Amino acid sequence: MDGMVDENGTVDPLAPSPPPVAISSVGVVTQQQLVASTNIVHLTLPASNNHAQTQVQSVIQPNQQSVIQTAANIQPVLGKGNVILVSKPNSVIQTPQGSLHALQVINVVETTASDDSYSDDESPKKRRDLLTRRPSYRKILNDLGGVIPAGAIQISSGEGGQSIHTLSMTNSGTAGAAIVQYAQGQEFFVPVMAQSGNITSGGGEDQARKREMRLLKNREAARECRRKKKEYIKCLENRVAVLENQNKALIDELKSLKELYCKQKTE
DNA sequence: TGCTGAGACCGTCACGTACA
DNA sequence: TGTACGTGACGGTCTCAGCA
Repeated sequence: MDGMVDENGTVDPLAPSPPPVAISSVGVVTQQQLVASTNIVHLTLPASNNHAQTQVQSVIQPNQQSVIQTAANIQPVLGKGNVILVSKPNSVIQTPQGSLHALQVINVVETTASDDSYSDDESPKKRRDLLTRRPSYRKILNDLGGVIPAGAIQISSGEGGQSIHTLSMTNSGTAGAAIVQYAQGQEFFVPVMAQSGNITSGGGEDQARKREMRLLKNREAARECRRKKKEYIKCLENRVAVLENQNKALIDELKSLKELYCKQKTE
């Protein structure tokens, strides 16, 4: 599953695919490393590079997706919604004196879906659309073709087929509903069609069956919705932690630079 | 050991939205 | 316009820690 990768290496399933990173076209970057098809980008500027090219203009930009802007305007290259984590001892801030030669960007983190700093033209509706949608229960049923053969079924639901759930029918082939069981122990009912393909005819019974189906689907939907919500909250919490660390690092750096400045001033 | 409050989880309902 | 879906709200149940 592609998407946001936080500092712990966990993936944000809510984030959409990262924009293409065309770093090689940027003059200031002479070395690039894309890590394992995720959107972790490792950039290292050579020590001999002229530091003036990457002079940071502003670190925290309100209403800007990228927290770091450079004179070379890296932001559009990295794409909207990036948070760049910078690890010590390499500096975010380059001093005019050039005391800090290398800028090392450890992580480029996609935060699009969990980003609460959207521009005004992005409605909550669009935000919701950015949430990755698991195939609906209906689609799962359709994919199963309405007829579920006895025995185990494997459904690839992960990115690139990474996670494969094994399903096993506990009473398939019998009349009525079959219980499909996830390998992890979750289970749900799948209504089995009558041989004619219709569920049953008959007014009240049909209504009741429809209602049952609706409740079943809604139950699944609610479960899925809660799962997404939990992931979303987790991503937000991760992001808070990342930004707090970043803030702390910047404060420390500012402090040291101030000290350096005062020291030079007194000499 | 029984009671209780908090938190997590779940099912259901209602409502808004997208889509055919 | 009907239908399906996603999600907030609400109430019920269960678990667990703290306490008398």
